Amino acid sequence: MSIDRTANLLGALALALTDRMTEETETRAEHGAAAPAALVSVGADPGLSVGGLAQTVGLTHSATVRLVDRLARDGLVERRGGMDGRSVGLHLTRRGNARRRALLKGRHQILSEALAALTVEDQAALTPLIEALLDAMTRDRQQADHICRLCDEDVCPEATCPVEGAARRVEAAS
Amino acid sequence: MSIDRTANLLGALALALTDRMTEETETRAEHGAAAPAALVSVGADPGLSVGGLAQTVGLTHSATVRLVDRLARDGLVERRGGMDGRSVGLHLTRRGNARRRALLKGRHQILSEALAALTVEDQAALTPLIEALLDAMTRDRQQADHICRLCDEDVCPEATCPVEGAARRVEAAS
DNA sequence: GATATATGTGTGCAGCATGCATATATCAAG
DNA sequence: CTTGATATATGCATGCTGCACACATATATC
Repeated sequence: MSIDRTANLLGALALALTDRMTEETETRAEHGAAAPAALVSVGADPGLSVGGLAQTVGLTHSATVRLVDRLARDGLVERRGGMDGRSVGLHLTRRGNARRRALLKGRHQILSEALAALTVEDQAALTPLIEALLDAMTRDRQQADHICRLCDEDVCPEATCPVEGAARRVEAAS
Repeated sequence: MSIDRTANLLGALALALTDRMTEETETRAEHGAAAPAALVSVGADPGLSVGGLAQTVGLTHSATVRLVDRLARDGLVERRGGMDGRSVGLHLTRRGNARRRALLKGRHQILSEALAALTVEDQAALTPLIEALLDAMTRDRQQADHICRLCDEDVCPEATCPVEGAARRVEAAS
């Protein structure tokens, strides 16, 4: 049981799961690879700025502006006034929220179906292992937001999120 | 410990790992999102046809032709004669093979670093869980090749691969 | 053996998302 | 009020992709 083999299997699993999630969410959101993350993130944090969104979705600022343009033209996102006179506050429309819910539901179903292959005991055993891996992968706040850009906070509250915990730990140390 | 939360965490972990692998492998391969998979798959199965490659990387045939064009222009891949007069046999050049090795090494390092957060016992406990998840996700041969498109067979031999095993089981049943 | 169909590969064209460089507006500090 | 920083937006070019189609070769039917 070499650790190298386990590493490779972990990579294959991550790839396979991400493939399925990507297919689901991108076809639903309809505006490119970053659109699902944009809908989820704006929904989770209404009033988010374009620059903030750019960081969490991992695009250039200009690319994010165009992304917001497309989502706005599609009636999913609105630009309202931000804190500043210069910054913009992004909000989901009613349609945008519905889209977001459908998107998260599809993602969740894929993940649940995959997990159903395990017994309840194995699922319980897996959980802390995933938590430890996520905790170790989180180096700062920005990365935390990026990792959680597709997360459903209704199902996985911030209070117990290992990524959020790691981010707070780092922030407190500075 | 709700299963819903575990599902969400699994999704976040898969996304985070895939993000890192993608960044590593795409910057190294240099010719778009599917290029790393093309290098790995052609290297693992020399003489692969363009159509076969298209299936494992998940692109249209025409898109795969352009991808092979780019890789060939870059001196990484060669088109030789295939089994047919019509089909083409793809092979890696010496440079292509070096690129492939570097790519797999980078991917492996990322995964190993992530796994290093777990104790050896936890790594051993994780392995069969990943195997079970991968086994259950594999529905047919084509999907198996797609899932394993970035795998390093030196480290994870076919004989013990859960994806390969599931694919063979399905094939035998037909 | 000749014709029709299927299979494999390659090309013209257009669409779409992205990044870089740059422009404009607003805020903060001297 | 001027300088520099921050936030957003735009012009332009590039790159990857899919669709529709063309061409070559293999296979089947009569």
